Amino acid sequence: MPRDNEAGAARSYHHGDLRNALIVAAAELIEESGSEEFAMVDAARRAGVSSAAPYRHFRDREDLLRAVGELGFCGMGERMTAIRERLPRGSTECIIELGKAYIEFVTSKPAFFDVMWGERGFMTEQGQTTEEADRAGRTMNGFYLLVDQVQAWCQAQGLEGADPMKLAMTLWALAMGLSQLSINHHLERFAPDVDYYAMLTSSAHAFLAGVKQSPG
Amino acid sequence: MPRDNEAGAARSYHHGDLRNALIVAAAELIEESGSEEFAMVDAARRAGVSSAAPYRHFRDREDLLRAVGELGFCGMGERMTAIRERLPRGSTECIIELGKAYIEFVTSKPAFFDVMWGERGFMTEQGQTTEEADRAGRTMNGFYLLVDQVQAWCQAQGLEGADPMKLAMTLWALAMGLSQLSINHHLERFAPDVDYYAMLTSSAHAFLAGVKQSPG
DNA sequence: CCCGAATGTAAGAAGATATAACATTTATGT
DNA sequence: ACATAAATGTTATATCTTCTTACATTCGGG
Repeated sequence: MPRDNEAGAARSYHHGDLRNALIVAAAELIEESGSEEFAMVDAARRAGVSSAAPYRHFRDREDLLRAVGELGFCGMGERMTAIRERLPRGSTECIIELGKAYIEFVTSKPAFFDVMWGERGFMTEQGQTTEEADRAGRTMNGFYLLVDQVQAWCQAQGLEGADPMKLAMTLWALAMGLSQLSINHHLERFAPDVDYYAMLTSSAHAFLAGVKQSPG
Repeated sequence: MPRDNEAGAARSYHHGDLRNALIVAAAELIEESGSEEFAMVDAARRAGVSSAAPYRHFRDREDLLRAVGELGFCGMGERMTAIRERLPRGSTECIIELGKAYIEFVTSKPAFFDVMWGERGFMTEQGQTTEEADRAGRTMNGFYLLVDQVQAWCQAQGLEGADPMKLAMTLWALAMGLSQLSINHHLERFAPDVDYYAMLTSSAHAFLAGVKQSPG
């Protein structure tokens, strides 16, 4: 028995945009439960279809999870793009704000973190199709954006010998580590009033100061 | 039908050390499969008991997983203790080797990473019993050990204004971020021949150099 | 207008977690 | 010794979840 969508239009039998509806439904369930262990049937029910319908659009549960992760990357990319447009290119401030945005995004949607970076991440695939690689590339906008800012920073600082890619990787690792510690509240055990944004700010400043001193 | 253990002694019906046997069995399954999605019944079979027996020792699957994570922390603590005893206290080298050991441990047992730091981590618990908190404290030896080294380093460098706890947290975040990127091979996409240990070494050096410059 | 491709449904197999009811061993007190 | 309680194991099974199979309906191009 096919059911109407919420608009009341009686489009029976065919949903029209089920693939995207399932991704959104799964994302909502993940956010609401705070864990990535939602049930396939719940996502289907939320989209208004039967429990078997999702398998027309996703090979299995992991496949849907991958798509949800992709959605996360897109959201992150948008936030970072907004920051790049707001702050001067190559400024220390811009680099740090990018890192803060990373932490903020991850902290506000903790369950997304695992979905985006877990072993199911589409970054991990070995035998990637061209299409998958393309999507991965597009969604990695955020990192390329950071690399670009770091490169501009190096130029602004007159550092010819520095390797912007390597610096960006380190900054990424720092933001990722702080994010991981933040969502699990690990540092609170040692410093109850810890401020993860301040941690990123001061450590990134120290790191960049050290790089200026010896860019090799 | 109770079965003999591998030693041939016919201790029927009662295992004798089932709780620990289950933890080891689960850890093995996790390592072998490379994921934390082992089946409860497989751990039980491996320990030589029925599928319901584990529930006499662990409330549910998560509870067993927590215990496995604890085992991981103990192993990590041992490695780090060995390093502290081998290298001079407060040396930059010791601090960096601790970080490398962290990355090495995580990389060699990737599936343990999630178990130790995932949302099920016993660090995350809100309503912790005293016993749980004690175990968590004991297994956090590794971090306290790092804090101690950083404190000695600050003294050796004549940095009075520095905050060793904060510095240790930052170094932890760095190692954790690199570990996360390492186990999922994320940096390989941008730098195929990336060396995570070298990344840690150079970034920790740069960071500590920056700290020396302005300890505030 | 018709036929194939795409997309939906219903029913159910396979496999997992966790519980219930029952059996055996171990420990304890007298 | 012996009764009895507590701990620890077994079997059977309820329940839930993923994913498949077989079938139904709709859409779109010739």
